[in-house]
Amino acid sequence: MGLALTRKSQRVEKVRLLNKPPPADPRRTLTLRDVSEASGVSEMTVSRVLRNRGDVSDSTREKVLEAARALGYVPNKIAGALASQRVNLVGVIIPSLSNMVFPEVLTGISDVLEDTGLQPVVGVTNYLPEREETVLYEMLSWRPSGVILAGLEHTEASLAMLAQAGIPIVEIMDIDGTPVDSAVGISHRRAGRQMAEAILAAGYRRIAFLGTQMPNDHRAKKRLAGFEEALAKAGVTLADREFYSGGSALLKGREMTAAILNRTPDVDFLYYSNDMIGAGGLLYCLEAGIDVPGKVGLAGFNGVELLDGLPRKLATMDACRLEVGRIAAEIIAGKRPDGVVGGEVIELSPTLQHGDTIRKL
Amino acid sequence: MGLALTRKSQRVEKVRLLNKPPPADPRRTLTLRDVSEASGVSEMTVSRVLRNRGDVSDSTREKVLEAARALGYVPNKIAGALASQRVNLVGVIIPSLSNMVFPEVLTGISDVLEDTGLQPVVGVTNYLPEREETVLYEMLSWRPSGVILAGLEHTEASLAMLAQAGIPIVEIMDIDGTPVDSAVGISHRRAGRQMAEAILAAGYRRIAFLGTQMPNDHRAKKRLAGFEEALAKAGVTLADREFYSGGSALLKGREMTAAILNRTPDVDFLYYSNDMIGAGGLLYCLEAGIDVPGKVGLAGFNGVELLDGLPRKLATMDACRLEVGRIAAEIIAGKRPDGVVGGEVIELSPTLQHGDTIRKL
DNA sequence: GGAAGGACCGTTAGCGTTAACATAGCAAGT
DNA sequence: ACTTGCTATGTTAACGCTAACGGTCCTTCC
Repeated sequence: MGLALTRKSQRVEKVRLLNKPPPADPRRTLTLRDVSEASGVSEMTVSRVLRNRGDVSDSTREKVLEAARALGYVPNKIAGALASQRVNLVGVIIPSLSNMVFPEVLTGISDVLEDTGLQPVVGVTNYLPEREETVLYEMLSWRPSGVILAGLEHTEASLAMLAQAGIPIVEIMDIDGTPVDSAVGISHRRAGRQMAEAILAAGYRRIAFLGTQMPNDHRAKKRLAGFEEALAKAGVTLADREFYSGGSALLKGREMTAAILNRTPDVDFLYYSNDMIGAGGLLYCLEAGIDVPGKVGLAGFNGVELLDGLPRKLATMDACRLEVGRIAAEIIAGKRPDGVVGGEVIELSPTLQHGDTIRKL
Repeated sequence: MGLALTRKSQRVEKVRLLNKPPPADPRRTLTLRDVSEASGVSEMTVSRVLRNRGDVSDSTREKVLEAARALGYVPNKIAGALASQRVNLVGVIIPSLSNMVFPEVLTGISDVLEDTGLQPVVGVTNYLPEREETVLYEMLSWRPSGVILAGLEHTEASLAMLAQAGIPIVEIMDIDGTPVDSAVGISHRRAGRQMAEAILAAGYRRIAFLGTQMPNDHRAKKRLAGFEEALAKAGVTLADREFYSGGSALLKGREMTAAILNRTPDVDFLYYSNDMIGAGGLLYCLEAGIDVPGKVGLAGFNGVELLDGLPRKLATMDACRLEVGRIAAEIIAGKRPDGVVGGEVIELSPTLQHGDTIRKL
């Protein structure tokens, strides 16, 4: 994580010192042996009780649980994992947390994993492939039961690690390419095409694109590629384009929109690579008194919740975020209904929401 | 995680099956021994090379690194942690990821931890104390080097675990109470007071509050308490109040604002418990043609980036999120400049941003 | 020249838990 | 009575790594 946020000077007002000494625990950290001694049974039996595995009589079970509770024993999963060669962690690697798209995917993942005893561990790459490599290495060194990661584009080293890992791998959010193992997501290329077709069908012809300047946002790129492809098929080329990076997306949306409308006054449609800048553009147009969708049409991408609160419904296309998360988790957990083990590519189809910013014929 | 999102029916379009067999790794997972054999030195020496610890000649170092790379060896941190009794993980427990406030705190934390070899592991509680307890238990079972968690209110069991853990604990975002060990944050009570004073000073008297209906958002509660306290001192009581839960915050802001203005037409100020609903309220007022801040003033809380893109600057107060994260991480990493070990309470002071929605006298 | 010290590398003994097997006790079947 | 079989528990040996200590060889210094 290293978003380009200015570091405010440190505004420490008061530092209150408590007279607690550092919790200088008198007792070293507890082990199974402590519980075993406190309850008069073997360590193995304690282990069995705490994991609910194997036969233990009700009376000893009670004794053990009581002792464990009284001591405040917390099992050591490190030792447990080493001994059992099983780790209940699933690595999840995503590009960003500030995009809102990814927290939603996470929600889908945890929803499913919750009932499986598996636990997601999240890593963030900031759209940097080398960062992804590092995070992946770090994660694999904890020997997780599976890895879910965004996108199909990875460094050579990352690909090698994934191939070696010997655990289920699910690449999410994109299916335009070849996955290492399984993949779940939408075709961004197709999503771009679909949107272009809808726009053309509504009669717009002077179309501009506004998006992020991120060399590694492959999905946005694929959307744009699909979009231009469909335009080309109708003999249309982009009238203008504008990119940004960093800062408040809403504000950037305004600024870019102003820039385009100023530079290319005859544009009649603005296609944004995400809803946030689209929302900024929408606010700008409304304030500027521009007839939306009459004179200028607008569309974004993602279907974020925020849109519900805007003065007008922005046209968008959702990326099935929750569903992607759910399915990815099911694959890892071995819960896919079809019983397939790995090597699936699951393509979800996003729905186009016309909203109020594409004119109806 | 379990946000109340409706589960869309599964829209699986295509399932493509790859003819890759499940990566059936022929070789069992690699260990130090494999690298040791491949490079002709002892396991210990390999271990030393891979950790950059102890003296190793450049020639053997090269040999080992080469062998490790060729094999695609990834160290097993589980075994390493067990043997060394050191774990480079820091547990971070927060109520939500969809609040945007918390991702920013996370950014502050990772910024600092990045240079320390420590790694944050995030858990989400959805504002549920029992969920926090579970997450904490799970985390402690991995024996992290420290724990950062939001708020000062925890279940009995959680408090017991924290006290037992024998590692640095930092409670963040709030300092109105007694921490287990260290605490970093602002006083929400004071923040509420300050905002009330600013509002009163601007001459508003018929003041309403709009916030979340979350029994466990203690910080929002404290803000409201401080707010009402300051009002009371001036002989003013809340003219109205409205609570919500779930859904698009922006939309809820609109709806609640409409409800209040309808029910209590003479209100002259709306204090929102967060910027998102505040933004919704602002959009509503502007569309309704209400004179802001002349007839009705508005204020939110948090200072989110989004506000920069709104038609008018909403008055707010930032919670020093980045700074809170940074300092918390510094405490865990033992990097506090003042050299204090634990038991600190660090109060940051938020700045009031007047924006354009409180009238100037 | 011998002691002292450093650079380099190996050996041994765990770390705290669980898999796998062994054992004791007791009920039931023949 | 003697096996058979099950339940409830204990014993042993890893799991893969690192701390701690021990060597060996080579410099350096008086």
